[in-house]
Amino acid sequence: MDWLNELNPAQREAVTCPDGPVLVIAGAGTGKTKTLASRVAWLIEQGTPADRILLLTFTRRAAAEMLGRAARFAGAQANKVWGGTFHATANRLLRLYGRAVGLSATFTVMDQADSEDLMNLIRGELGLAKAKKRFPRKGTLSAIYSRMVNSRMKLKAVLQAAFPWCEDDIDGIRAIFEAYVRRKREQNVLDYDDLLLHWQALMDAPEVGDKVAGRFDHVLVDEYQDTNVVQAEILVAMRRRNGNIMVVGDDAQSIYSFRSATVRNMLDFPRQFPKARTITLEENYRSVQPILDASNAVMEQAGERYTKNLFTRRQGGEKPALVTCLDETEQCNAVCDRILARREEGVPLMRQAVLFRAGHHSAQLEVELTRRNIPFVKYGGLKFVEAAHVKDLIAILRILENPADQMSWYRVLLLMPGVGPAAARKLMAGLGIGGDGGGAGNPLRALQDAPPKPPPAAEKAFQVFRSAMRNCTTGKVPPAAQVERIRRFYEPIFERVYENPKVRLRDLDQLELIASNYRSRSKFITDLTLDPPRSTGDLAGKPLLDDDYLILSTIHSAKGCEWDAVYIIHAADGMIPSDMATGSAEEIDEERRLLYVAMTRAKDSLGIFFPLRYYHRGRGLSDAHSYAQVSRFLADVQARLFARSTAGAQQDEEHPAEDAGQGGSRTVDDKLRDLWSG
DNA sequence: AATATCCGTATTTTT
DNA sequence: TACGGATATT
Repeated sequence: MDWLNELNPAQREAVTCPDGPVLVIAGAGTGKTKTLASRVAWLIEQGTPADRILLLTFTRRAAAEMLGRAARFAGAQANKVWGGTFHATANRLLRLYGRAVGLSATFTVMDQADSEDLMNLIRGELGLAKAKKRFPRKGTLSAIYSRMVNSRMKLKAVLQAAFPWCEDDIDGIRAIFEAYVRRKREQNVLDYDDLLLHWQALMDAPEVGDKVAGRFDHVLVDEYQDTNVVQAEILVAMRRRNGNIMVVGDDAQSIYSFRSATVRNMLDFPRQFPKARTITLEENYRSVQPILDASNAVMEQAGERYTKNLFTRRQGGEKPALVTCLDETEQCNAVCDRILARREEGVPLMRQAVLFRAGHHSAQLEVELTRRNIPFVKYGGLKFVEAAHVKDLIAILRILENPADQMSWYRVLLLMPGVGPAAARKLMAGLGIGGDGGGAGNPLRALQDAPPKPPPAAEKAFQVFRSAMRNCTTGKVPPAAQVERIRRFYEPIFERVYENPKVRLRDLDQLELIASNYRSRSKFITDLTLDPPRSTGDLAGKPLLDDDYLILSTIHSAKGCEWDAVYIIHAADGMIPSDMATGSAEEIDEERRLLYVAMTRAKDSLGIFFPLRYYHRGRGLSDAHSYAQVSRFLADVQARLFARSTAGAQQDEEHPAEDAGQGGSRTVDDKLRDLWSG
């Protein structure tokens, strides 16, 4: 096992430590992936059967990467390890054992948007949308619900703490949640939160709980700082037979509190698993010292101080650049110029990444990259499966899978010409879907044998729909063929409903292509909701992937990744930290960690950019703009730890970046100030 | 009852 | 800017 020799002492201790609970505190770039992968390999070499190891990661990609590495050390059997996200693992276990908690094995999973739609439907039905005073929107309702579930707080407390403006509506909200849960059960549908809750319930089920816990000899958890209370409880239940659990995390990189993740899980780990051993990895192998210095300096100002300062043996390297740009256009130019310059120096585009706070922050840059013929792949932001036309098609597949799925029926029926909410409801009643009393018969059978009468305008579409559904259910039809048959019904409709059908048509081709990799429809649609393709690259065919391309990513999606050169754009106050998240000290600290995560992705070179001038939704001619200041997290450290420069015209010297208010804690009012126009 | 049009407003991050 | 909601039209 010579691969053990490639580990430093702390890493080796983690990899080879004996049975029992272990907490590994692993700072950014300290070889966490390597350590976890080696641990898996070690366990296998020590005789643990691979399928008795459970590796919980934040994304499927992370699991795949670790198991790939482990396979290099321990051989192909590493691929038998149970690896994946909490949600995907829950799904897998519930398909096997769900009956013990009242689930039929054919349940379908709905994503965030679906659950918002269901909330909205109920909201309308209860007449809350029409009330005189405004009532929380579907997104808010879903956020409240999810927060309540994942933090295990009472509705009242959640409203008080995070949604004070909704407190008056507590009765209505309660009514909606009540109906929401009932509907999901009736329809045999689970939302993301349900996956966790049912896993947890499974662990309490007599006998089955023991069986599930006993199925694994070792549990390993990555990104532990971004797990929530429910997940922590699941882990405790999973380890009731033995305490073999290793969790790895970094409290300085906790950036998912909006999903109810809490660093408390890390802090409380020793209490939940008594006699836990703690190992800290502090040597950074990723970044050159000046980048670490700047990153550490950003973290040092945190309200709550964390445990470690990273160090590296990587000598040399240049100070990170802080580039003040005249406006967003100049920012795009400056970033593109540097990217191309790096590439000339021999750093391929694939080893360079542009990071930003919010998905839309890269919009203008994408245009410029396209103009300059720089290929790129974007992670995070709007996903393929969120596009309306893709959802339509998936909804039809869902109906085939789970005919009780009312939301999917509703969505599909609304597509037909002449069918609105009222007609859709009537048709569903005719098919015996939803309502109270659940689905008595099989709506798919009813659709063929005793179809209800649609409005005249919808008759043709309805006929085509019926035959499409029939074609998908008679005999064994592979998923890709089902997609193809559904398209015959869907495409004519689609061309009527959507503006630019040509572009969208390609997405349907993609969907069919993805489907061709599956033999089971159930697995196909579940994967689409639990592990959706997260980048344009996941979808692009092989030819494009052979090429060199630049990475664009939200900071959240960049977690766990590293690149030779990293460019952070829109590092202005109001973007990082986001204006949406400056309410409390905790929120601001999380934004700070976000910047820290972004900075520590860089190995050799780091550039931070911010535009001085933001134009207000200029109608092209109008020149209304306001001035921004550099992120408050950088205001105090920029002079010392960054190499500063400007891009764009020089006329703005009178607004130098160091106006940014000492202490870096000025309010929003200070940030964007209209000076003049024209 | 469905669809077209207009207006105001919220506006992130993801399983 | 895009989306949701309300109002006007078919």
